[in-house]
Amino acid sequence: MRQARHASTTAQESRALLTKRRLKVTKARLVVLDVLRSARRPMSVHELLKAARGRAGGTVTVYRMVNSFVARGILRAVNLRHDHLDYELIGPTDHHHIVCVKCGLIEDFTGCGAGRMAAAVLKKSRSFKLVREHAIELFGTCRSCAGAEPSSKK
Amino acid sequence: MRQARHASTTAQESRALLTKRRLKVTKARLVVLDVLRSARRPMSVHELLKAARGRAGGTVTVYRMVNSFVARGILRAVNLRHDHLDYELIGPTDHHHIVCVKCGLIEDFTGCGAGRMAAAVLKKSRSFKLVREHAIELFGTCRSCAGAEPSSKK
DNA sequence: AATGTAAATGTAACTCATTTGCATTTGCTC
DNA sequence: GAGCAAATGCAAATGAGTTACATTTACATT
Ligand SMILES: [Mn+2]
Ligand SMILES: [Mn+2]
Ligand SMILES: [Zn+2]
Ligand SMILES: [Zn+2]
Repeated sequence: MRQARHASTTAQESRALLTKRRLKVTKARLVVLDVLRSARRPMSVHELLKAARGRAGGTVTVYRMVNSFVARGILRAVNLRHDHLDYELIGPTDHHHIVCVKCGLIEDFTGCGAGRMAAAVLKKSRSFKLVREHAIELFGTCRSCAGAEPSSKK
Repeated sequence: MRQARHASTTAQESRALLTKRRLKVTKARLVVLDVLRSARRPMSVHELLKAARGRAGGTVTVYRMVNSFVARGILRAVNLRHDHLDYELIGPTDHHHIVCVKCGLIEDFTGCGAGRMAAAVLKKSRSFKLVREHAIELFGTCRSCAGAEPSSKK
């Protein structure tokens, strides 16, 4: 809120993010956080490794990293029907994802109405007392992939 | 629609389910379908094997089974944040699941409002054209587990 | 700035879910 | 009942993710 968004502001944010949770600041961790920040989309461990070009440490290190980050609320794990989990930074704006099943394009969206949904479910359910989290993903086709379609007539 | 729901009605339904998709009717397949029908909840491959007590064939067979069933629209794979997929029969009533993160209790719910949600997302999105599917799961605590809680004050 | 300690890392080995190759059996069509 | 593709069983392979353990590093304390 004080300085302009120049230079290594994000590095400072990452430092803060880590120290706040009492995690040590290491080169590898800063790189992974930076990769995620600039990618602006959920990434798998292997995508992180590739994007970091060796600067993120080894495979095991990145696995340990994402696990501890998820445990401490820095990252969220999302299931986009790939055969693995993808990870993204938890930001101030909660959101979900819509995925193109043809090309893999991912877009965020907000306004899922989960509050209403949870309330309705709890009202009807005899067994459940509380909803803590929700997972919502949409799967469809993007404009370019829909164009290249055989023919979804009707 | 003609006979009452006695005896082996479900076996007939399973036979129909299979032959309609040009899948051969085997003992193992009938057993798996029956297990799922009576369990009324999503089950993992290993739960299926256990519940079937040897009558479902070997592990590999059940894996192949659920894969072909999912491919042909007999089963749906659901992700309940276990470390594997669970499978459930696709019925006439589309629904989602709410899971107790303490004890694993699973309950179905309907009325997720995904139609509205999809419409809203498509209206806002520049990239997406069509929504085909959606995954929604709620995670919370059931009454008995909420009771045994340390103290969720406030 | 040197030191101590717990946390983080690297390497290799391991676990566990799921898949694949191949030989054998079985359901179904004619 | 014969013939053939589909289904099965078994063993081996694959691949994601974890664990053990020795080594290094961050960082608090002096
Ligand atoms: Mn996102
Ligand atoms: Mn269900
Ligand atoms: Zn696309
Ligand atoms: Zn419970």
